[in-house]
Amino acid sequence: MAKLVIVESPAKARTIGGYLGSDYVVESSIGHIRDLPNNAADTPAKIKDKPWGRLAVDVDNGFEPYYVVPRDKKSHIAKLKKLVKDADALYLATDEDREGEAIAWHLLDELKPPKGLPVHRMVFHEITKPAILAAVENPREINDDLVEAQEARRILDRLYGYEVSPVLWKKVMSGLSAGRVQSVATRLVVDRERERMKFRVASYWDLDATFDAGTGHDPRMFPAKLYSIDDVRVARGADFDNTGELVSTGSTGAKRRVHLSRADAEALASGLGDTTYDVRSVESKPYRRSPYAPFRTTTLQQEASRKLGMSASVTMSVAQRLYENGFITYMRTDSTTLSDAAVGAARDQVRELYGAEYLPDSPRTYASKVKNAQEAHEAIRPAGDTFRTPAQTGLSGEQFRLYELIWMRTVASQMKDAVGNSVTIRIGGAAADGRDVVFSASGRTITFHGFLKAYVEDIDDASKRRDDAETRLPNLTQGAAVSAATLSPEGHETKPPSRYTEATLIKELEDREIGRPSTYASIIGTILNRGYVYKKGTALVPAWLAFSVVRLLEEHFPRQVSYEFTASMEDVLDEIAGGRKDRATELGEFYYGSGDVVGLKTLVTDLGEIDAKEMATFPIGDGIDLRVGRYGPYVEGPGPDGGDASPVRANVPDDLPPDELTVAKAKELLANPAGEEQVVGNHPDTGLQIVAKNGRFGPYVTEVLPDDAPKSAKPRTGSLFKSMTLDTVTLEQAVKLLDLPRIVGTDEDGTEITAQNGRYGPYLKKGTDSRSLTSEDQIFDITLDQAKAIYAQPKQRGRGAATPPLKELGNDPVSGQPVIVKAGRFGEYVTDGEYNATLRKDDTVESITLERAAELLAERRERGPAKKAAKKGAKKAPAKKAAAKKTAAKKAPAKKTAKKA
DNA sequence: CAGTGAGCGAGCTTCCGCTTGACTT
Repeated sequence: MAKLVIVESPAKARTIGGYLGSDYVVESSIGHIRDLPNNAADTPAKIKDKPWGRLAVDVDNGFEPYYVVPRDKKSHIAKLKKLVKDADALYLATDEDREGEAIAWHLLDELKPPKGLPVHRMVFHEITKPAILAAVENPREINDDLVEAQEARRILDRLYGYEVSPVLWKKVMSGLSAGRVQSVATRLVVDRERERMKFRVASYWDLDATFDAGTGHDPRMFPAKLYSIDDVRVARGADFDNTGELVSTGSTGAKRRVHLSRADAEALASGLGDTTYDVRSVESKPYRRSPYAPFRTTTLQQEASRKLGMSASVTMSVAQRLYENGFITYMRTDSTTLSDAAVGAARDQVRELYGAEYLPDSPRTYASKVKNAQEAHEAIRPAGDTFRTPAQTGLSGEQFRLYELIWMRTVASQMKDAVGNSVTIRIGGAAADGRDVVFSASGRTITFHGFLKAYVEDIDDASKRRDDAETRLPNLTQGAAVSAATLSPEGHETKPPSRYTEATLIKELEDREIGRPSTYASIIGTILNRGYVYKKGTALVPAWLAFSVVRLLEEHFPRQVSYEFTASMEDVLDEIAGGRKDRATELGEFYYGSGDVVGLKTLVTDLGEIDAKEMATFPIGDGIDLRVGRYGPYVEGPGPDGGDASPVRANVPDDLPPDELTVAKAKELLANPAGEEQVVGNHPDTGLQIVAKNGRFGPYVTEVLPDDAPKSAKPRTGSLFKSMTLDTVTLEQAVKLLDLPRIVGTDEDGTEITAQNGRYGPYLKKGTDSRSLTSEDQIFDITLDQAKAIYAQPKQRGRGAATPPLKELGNDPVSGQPVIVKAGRFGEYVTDGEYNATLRKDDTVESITLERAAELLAERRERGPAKKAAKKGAKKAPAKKAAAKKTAAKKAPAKKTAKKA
């Protein structure tokens, strides 16, 4: 018998197992072990038909969640259950944060330890032997309120995601998604692009000078910039706003600026030819910089991006390998705290590598800057009580470089401040026209590098200087004479705000308390996968689709998509965790509303208010709109002759960033609306050019009518066969396609039979009687005799009837009818003649058994007969959601039992 | 965004946060 300890991570289990010895068995949960069902396939049949089944949250009954053990966790749970049976005590040692507390409760509820088995909650914040031993000695109970807070978080995210996403499916495009985190992330990227689109460049000029403070033999040159004219500051980039205007053009006061044009700057330069200069002021300030805090997830992702060019996801997977192999501590953390052992190890290395003069008298500590930090772990640092230098690890490649980064940052965090001086010198003189002109030079010298010797953070913004950048200025005193060696007018332009990169977006999200260390990298993945955002180099560019989605959310779900939403949710969760607020009440307010707050349910029910077309239309200017269509973005504007001619449309290339779609660019696109058409050749008979292009119904060929063709003339068109592509279609094929329908021949009674392609594929037509063909090639090949043979058969109703079964499985145990597998319009399905059930994701024709088929049919049967009656004109007769048959509200799944004690 | 005639099995997409392998080539 041993004591069973369950932590979250297998690597952690190994380490802790070593500390605890043979009286303990240490296992891991491998993250969450239960969750709301992910999709329909994982939703148990007994809740599927409930009105709230899709959510798996009983919104009518205290928002009770319905949890399942995901398929891939089942065997692991079985293993843990077995271990519990053999244990004489159970320690739930999951992380000490909201999610960890919930995992502990789920474990307890799912493993169902036998009565009498001592169960403890054990917590620690660092994986060091003393910390673990202390944790075992000081267990506590599960904090029910904290679990409630986690469930509130989980349920809110489910309601948000699974209620708002379907709105997007209906109004924008199928398969899209919305969520508390991803929608705000997308909005940030869109908002930044909007700023760039509004941005108007300002140009301004100044003078660059090189002064000499020395003599002819001993020049001491230094650079300076024009600062003021007659005591009025010269405008710089920061003095302009995004519209290109000076922020303040007041005639007096500190904000007054003079905006120099090129002519102004050149005139000024030529008026300074004979000027003598003297030093007006010298201002020296001490420079002091403290080391950066040790890495947490976001800062590691940022620096790995800047210094090593790694994406967030690459950084995390490299770090994961370092962690699993015992090189670093846990990499998903929001804490910058180092254990005492780590501080000691870092200080030892400082002394060894840099000497005692770089070591502060007492250890440095770093308070968390992250507001909602849960601090379940240490900072990311080299593992162990003594640090291995990168060379000692034997690592190579990305792992080596990332380890080195983490190691340097950790060591540097225990070093002394860098100190030095920053100096500003003002130099003045009189121009020929009598104006008083002042230049400014700034310098920085570092007298003691301290931590900068080990580690300097890189910068994103090119206009900023690295912390170790130095500019030396000569030692000057007020009144000293200097001469101008060079003087040149320089033009500058203001720059639009830069786009987010992965790293800067993650930083922004963290600053706004949105997302968690374990999700930052995947948030980026989500908005990329949905097509909301794409990468151009390292920049994240929003697609027009994102503009459409974000606008819909802003106008119809303003509260949910506000930047403050998560922060206020966190406040509420804190109240729930403190036992001061109630989960169901808060969720009720979110879902059903209260007072001034309109609930989510109301918002998603009143869909009529949402004008999908309006949401997808963005005016560009000059009467041109950008529209987000099902096939991508396109521009729509008045035709070349303007007026009331029908509008012209043109596709917008997928990789054209929204801020580059100017009116001029839109007009350019509209001038050539053909888009990506391919010239196939000229028709041998008509001489007209034939082009192939993509249309609403897929690729097709069409002929180009001459400009003088009458307005009523319509070009012939023809869809490409599935076997053809735009790039490879030949002239011969194109001609045949344009000549369709092909006349196959004439029936006995004199009716013409034609062959052509249609909405449902290839078919024959004789008067009003049509018959489907099995392949497109038959349109060209079929003979009159074959066609007659088809018409000799009775008309087949539906395709299914025409296709032979793919497999016969035997008789259904319920209906006794033979069960066969067929291929249908919606994919493969099984049928017993009366009921049809589509195969699920995991089923294949090869693998399906009679048992599985019977299961699917039984499920199908439960939902009642297909709406057979519906015939013509009954296109929409949605069987009224059998609302009457509400089985007496079943009590929510057994839960929380474990928590009462 | 080209305009082309039927009739007929729906079912699924999606959230955020915790964690690793198991898959394929």
